[in-house]
Amino acid sequence: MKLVSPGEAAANTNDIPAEAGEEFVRIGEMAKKYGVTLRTLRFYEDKGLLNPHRDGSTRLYTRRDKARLKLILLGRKVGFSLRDVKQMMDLYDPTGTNTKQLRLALDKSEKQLARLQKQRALIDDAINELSNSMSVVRQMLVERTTAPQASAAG
Amino acid sequence: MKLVSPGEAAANTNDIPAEAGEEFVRIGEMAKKYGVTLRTLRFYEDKGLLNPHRDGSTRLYTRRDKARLKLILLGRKVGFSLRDVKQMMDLYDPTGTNTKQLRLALDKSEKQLARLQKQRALIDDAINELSNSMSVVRQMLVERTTAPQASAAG
DNA sequence: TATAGGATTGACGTAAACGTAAAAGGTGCG
DNA sequence: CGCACCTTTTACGTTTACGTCAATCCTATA
Repeated sequence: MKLVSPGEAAANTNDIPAEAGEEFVRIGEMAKKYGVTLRTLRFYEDKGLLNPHRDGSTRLYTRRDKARLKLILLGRKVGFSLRDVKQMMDLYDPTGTNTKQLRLALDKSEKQLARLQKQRALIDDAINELSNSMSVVRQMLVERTTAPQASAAG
Repeated sequence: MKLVSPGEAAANTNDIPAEAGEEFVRIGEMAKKYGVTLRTLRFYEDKGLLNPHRDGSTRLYTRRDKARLKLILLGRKVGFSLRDVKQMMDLYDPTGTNTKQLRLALDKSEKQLARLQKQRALIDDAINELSNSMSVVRQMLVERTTAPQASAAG
C-alpha cells in the first residue's frame, strides 16, 4: 500500500481513502516531479491556481492537479503571468465545450505572441548595440597597448 | 542671458556664474531632452550615477552630466543594471588611460551579450511553444463549431 | 525515546527602477 | 498681490514570483 510508485522517496504512509486507483501525491513528491519548490506549490495554491485535496492538513495532489500544474508551467514558459493563467483556467468547465475559455486563451496568446516578438526585436537591438560598443572598446584597448611608444610622447 | 537655447520652455532665469560658454540646464530641461522623468534624474543622482552642480538647492546639469546620462541610457538599453553601469563609470579617471575601466566594461559586456543570446533563445522557444498551442486551440475551436451537428448528438 | 524527515501556517525579505503623493520654497508676470 | 510654474526633500507604494526563516506538528524507525 503506497501513495506513489515504489522506489521513490516516500516516508510517511498514511492510510488514505484510495477507493479506486487514485494516485495521491504529497507536496514533496509533486515538487520533485515537476521541478518546482514546495513554496511554489503553496504559492500557486494561495493564488487559486491549484486546489489539492487534504488529508487533515496535508496536501494531496491528484492527476487533475498535475494537469493544472503542467498548464501553469507551460503558461509561464511562454511568458504569461500567473494572473493570466488563472483567468484562463477559471473559465474551465468540465461539462461544457469551453468555447469561451478557448477564445480567451487564443486572444491572450495572440497578444502574448506580439509581446514576445517585440521583445525579441528589442533584444536583437540590444545585441547589435552592445556588439558595436564592444568593438569600440576593443579598439580603444588596442590603441592603449600598441600606440604609446609610437605617439609624440615617446 | 538664458540658461538654455532660446525658444525652449524656460521659466526661471537665475543669474548663474556662467563664466565661459558653459551650458547649465535645470532638471526639467534635462528630463525633456533625454526623455526621462524628473524622478529618474533624481534617482540616478541618489544612486551616485549623476552629480549635477547646485545653485543653492537647484540642480544644474552640464554637458558632462549629459554624457554620463547618455551612457546610462545606453547601458540600460543593452540590459545592464544601474549597478553595473555605476561600477563601470566609477572606474573612469580623466587623467589616465582607463584601461581598467575598459577591461571591466568589456568583461561585463561579454557576459551581458551571453545573457542576451540566452534570452533570445528562450524567447524563440516560447514563441514556438506558444504558436503550437495556438494551433491546437484553433483546431479545438474549429471542432466545436463545425462538428456538433455531424456527431452522434444530432 | 531520541532522531531524522516531511509537513503546516505565518510573515517578512528580495530584486529594479522608478511612481506618486505631500509639504514647502522660489520666481516671473499681469 | 496672487497665480502658475518649476523645484526641493522625504518617504511610502508598486510589480512579480517566490526565498527564507521561524515555530510547530506528525510519523516512522532505530
